[in-house]
Amino acid sequence: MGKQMTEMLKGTLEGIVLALLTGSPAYGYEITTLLRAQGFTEIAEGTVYALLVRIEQKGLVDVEKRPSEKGPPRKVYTLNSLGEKELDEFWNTWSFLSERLEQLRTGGN
Amino acid sequence: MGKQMTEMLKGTLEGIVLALLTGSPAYGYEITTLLRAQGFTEIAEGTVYALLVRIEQKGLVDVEKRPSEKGPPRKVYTLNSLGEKELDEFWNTWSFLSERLEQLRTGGN
DNA sequence: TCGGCTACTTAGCGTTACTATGTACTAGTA
DNA sequence: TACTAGTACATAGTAACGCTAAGTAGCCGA
Repeated sequence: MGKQMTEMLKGTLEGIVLALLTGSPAYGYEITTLLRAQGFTEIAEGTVYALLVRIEQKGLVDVEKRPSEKGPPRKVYTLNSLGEKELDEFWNTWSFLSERLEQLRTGGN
Repeated sequence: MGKQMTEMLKGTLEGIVLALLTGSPAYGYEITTLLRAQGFTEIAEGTVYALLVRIEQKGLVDVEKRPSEKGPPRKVYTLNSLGEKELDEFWNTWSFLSERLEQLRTGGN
């Protein structure tokens, strides 16, 4: 992956995953494929699992184990109220940054 | 500073500074105050200087020392052609990320 | 002379995404 | 049976970057 993208994903990837979880619970492997489908083709599998461990430890998601037809049991992640709050803050932070950058790009030098 | 913002600035702060340098050269202290004026009120001074060292070592800027009326000599940074190329790539990366996130926010779940 | 502004530097830390590798289960196939 | 591929999760070690904290150094006005 481009080094720029790697750095830029720091801080945003968590928000992206939380956003993916709004409305519909999902498990790790599924999230990975969702990300790839949305254009993030080069996000490493290990990265996603590590992130999921993190947001679970922070208490942003509820976890449930469900058997799979194929392979080992899935860990299904559901966004809880703390996670929704975190996601709200994420969008605020993102909006701030996004506005400044748009200003910079359109010659607000 | 908010932890979210800290993480989100990784990878973008460099682009922001490069963008600030387009058109008008500037020195470290000046860049810090420029950033604060643009709303990034909590970016640490040491962070800016460290970043400037980095982009100088990457060869993205030309540097010139100029005496100051007050205090130690200034190191004036000018964006060079390599820096412009890097800035272009930055905007591409940013656009990509920005579009995906906007899609996610507006319910493109 | 002493605080405050200008201006730059550096050491050490925490967080995050990456690479690389491994485990484990199922189904298809030669 | 042995293999291959797909599903599904886990983890040890690394690099990059922004932060904190502390310092050096010059100038000025009270």
